[in-house]
Amino acid sequence: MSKGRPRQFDTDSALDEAMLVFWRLGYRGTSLDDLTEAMDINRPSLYAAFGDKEKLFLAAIDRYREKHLSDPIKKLLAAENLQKGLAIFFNSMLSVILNEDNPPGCMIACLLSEECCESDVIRAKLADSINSADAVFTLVFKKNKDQLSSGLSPEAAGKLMITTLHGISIRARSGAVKKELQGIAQSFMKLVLR
Amino acid sequence: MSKGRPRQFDTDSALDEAMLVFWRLGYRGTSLDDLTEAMDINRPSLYAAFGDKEKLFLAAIDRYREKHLSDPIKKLLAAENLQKGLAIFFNSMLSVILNEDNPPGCMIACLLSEECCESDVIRAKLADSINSADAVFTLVFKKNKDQLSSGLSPEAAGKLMITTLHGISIRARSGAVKKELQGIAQSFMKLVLR
DNA sequence: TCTATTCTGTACTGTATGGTACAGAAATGA
DNA sequence: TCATTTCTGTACCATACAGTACAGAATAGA
Repeated sequence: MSKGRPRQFDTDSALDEAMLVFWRLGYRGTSLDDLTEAMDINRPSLYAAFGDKEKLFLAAIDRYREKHLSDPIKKLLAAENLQKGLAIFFNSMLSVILNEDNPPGCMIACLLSEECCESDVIRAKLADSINSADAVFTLVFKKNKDQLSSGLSPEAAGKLMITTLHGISIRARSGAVKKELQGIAQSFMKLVLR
Repeated sequence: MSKGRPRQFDTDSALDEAMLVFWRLGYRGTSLDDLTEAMDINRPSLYAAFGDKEKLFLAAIDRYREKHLSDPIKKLLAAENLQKGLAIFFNSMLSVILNEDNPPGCMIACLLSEECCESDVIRAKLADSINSADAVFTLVFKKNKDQLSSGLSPEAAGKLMITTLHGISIRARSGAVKKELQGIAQSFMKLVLR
């Protein structure tokens, strides 16, 4: 164990709490009091462990991607065909988006429209997230081109897929229930699959 | 002319300026200093003319709908067929969303994900906007059911249309250029039209 | 001109904001 | 036991926030 008084909180679970607050309130909408209360630590501890509000925010985004996005993507890539892959992906994303323990909507999608006028670092971070999401689906549609609706390139289908997901996320944010969002996802799948 | 000192600013153009600020920064993100500076009036004048920040915000949303949404919808309804109607609608919405004089994205879509945790009045106002948008497109697809891709009800197509528009709006917010957004709109039209 | 009315500009209220100084608490190694 | 190091809690800083009191300016009607 390193010298000095040991940290009396778990950094990872504190980061989880911070992620939830930013997810619910956005970057600007979250105050340090919101954070310290949720994380159950005081300000100097927060600053010592995470730097400042912006660094904590960036870490929270990474945490979100690793905790809530990587699993649906893995399932998507492991599915035996495109139809099943998309269904599983939408299903697990809807679980994230509508889980009562989480704020509604996809954190990335929410923050994208909220924080576009914030610092360049934050905008770049969010743009990076959207680009890598596009890339994942372009790849998936490229691998399953025969199952794709005719007249659509894998790139176009990938972008449309992510666009639909973002739209679903906004609708969740406005209070839509699971059945409505499932319906939208199914409509999209009907159209995009051959 | 009514008794007393006349107002030394134009209420409508002041509201236009307020709309632009809320569009760019959201409700919570906008300060009264932001507003009074953009509207070029001082606080007591703002409060006398518009009530308070929340009332001004609700008025700004109405202003947005009437100034930027009613025209694309009129063009959509007047088009001779679904294909042309959708193309004209997307085109005029993209002009709004990407106009350099405006903040990026659709104001309603942006605010929906930003202000979901704000007051009930605001959430209700935004939910109302999304519902009436759904209704317009359900009607359009109902009237042109023969041109709709098979296997999709007018309601489902309407919801998917608005969902796609919201997704496009988020992408605009993150800095996407016109060509990319046009491509997404075209992909959607390819799929949704018979 | 005088009074009633309405708007404007300044200057203020109390509260919340992001960030930090500093003293003391809890661990380590000698 | 004692010095060193690291973390914690309180109390603070300057600034920004939404909203308002109040005095004075500009109009209408008499």
